[in-house]
Amino acid sequence: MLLFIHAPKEDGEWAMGAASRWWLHHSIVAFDESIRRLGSRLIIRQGPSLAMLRQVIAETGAQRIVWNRAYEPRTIERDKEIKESLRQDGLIVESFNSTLFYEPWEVKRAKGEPYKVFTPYWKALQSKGLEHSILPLPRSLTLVPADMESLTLENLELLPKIPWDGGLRDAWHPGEKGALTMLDEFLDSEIGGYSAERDRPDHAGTSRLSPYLHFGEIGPRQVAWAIQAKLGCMDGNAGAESFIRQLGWREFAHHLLFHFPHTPESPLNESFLSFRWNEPQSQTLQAWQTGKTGIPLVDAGMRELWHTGWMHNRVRMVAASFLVKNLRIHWLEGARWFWDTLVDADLANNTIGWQWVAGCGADAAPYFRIFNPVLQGQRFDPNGDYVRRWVPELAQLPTRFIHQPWQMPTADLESSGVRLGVDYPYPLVDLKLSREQALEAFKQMGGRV
DNA sequence: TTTTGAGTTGTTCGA
DNA sequence: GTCGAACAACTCAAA
Repeated sequence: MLLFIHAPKEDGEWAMGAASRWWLHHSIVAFDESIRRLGSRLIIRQGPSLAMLRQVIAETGAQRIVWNRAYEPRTIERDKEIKESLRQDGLIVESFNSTLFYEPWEVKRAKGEPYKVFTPYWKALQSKGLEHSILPLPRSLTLVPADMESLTLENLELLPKIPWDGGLRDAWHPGEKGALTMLDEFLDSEIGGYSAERDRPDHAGTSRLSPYLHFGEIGPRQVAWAIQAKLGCMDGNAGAESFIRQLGWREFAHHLLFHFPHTPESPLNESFLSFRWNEPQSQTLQAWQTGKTGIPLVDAGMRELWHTGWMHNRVRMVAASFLVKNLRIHWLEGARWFWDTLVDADLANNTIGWQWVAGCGADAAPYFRIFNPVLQGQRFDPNGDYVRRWVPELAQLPTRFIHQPWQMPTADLESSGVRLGVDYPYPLVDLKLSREQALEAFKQMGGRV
């Protein structure tokens, strides 16, 4: 019998954000449908996990409880307690790894210590092998008695009360079927060009599998298996290798979160505890969140996020860098906003990403590595298609100015239908000046602590 | 223990 | 337009 227990209170500070809850709802719908096709149905309960489990165990006389592991610090703690308690009750309790190539504790250095640098980690993992096999679907599932109680999905109130989710509905089909379709489409596209194409927000060069991976609707081993099946072998295909490497980063993020469970809130590199962030002005933060910073690429990304629950990876870096370096607002503010708005919000990935951009992760980017959103736009959205799509008020600008409208003569701007400060904001900060100030602030931090 | 080489994703400046 | 150097110093990992 398959059971879903909704226990958001147990997730504490990092309880699912609104976009993730939307995904979860539809994911459960899809899951239940596939279970029903196998002659069963999903039982849904709400409340403290252990108590709810015991209730269902009492109702069914279940003797063996199994689940796939999740790796957020609080989840690990909770599941450990549940496992011990149920074992004391005399039950057989087992958990499995379904979401990673290897457990976070299985990849380690000679002395048993965790890795803090990706490349050696990835080499070590690869030398263990990415072999994998895919088990077939079960032919059938145990019938659930007709009178067995279950909440409806609506009872969980996962969907937004105000219908802001139209953009999400257009962009995504949560569930295993959606995942497999997405994977097929990705593999049918030219994966050989992935390493360059993945940087182009104006193209559809990425897999878009992140939310499916997060919710366990597809797993990295399954993806690796499919790639191998498609290509015959993985070696020698630069695009495929580069893509698998991204799965490696996901894996590494889980490794780090497991070994350094304080990092969702606190910098791994402790010198950053003394960094002087700007006090976030709600107006400034809001301009960033709503895509009104006056920097086209940043705004395009933030609007794509708001509209679809997802943002292209390259643009995530640029938008995050702008918040953390140019506005010098604490990366946690950004992490929390992404947490609420991303359908692929994942504590491990979100943490490693924001700490990398802020430069406070273990393998810190040099402090002087500050993205210039104009250059990044010209390089990775050379025709401005991405900006025009998400910032339509700039659509008529000539390509030369699409990433820097403030450089355009006022008269020309107006003939493109843009009055700066009216139709589209002036830049929130001067890019050059704020860059220099950030460099200065990072320099001041260095050496102390 | 000491040493050595390396570390996702950049930008700017000057030749 | 292109190219290489400078931008700091530190920590990690492995030999």
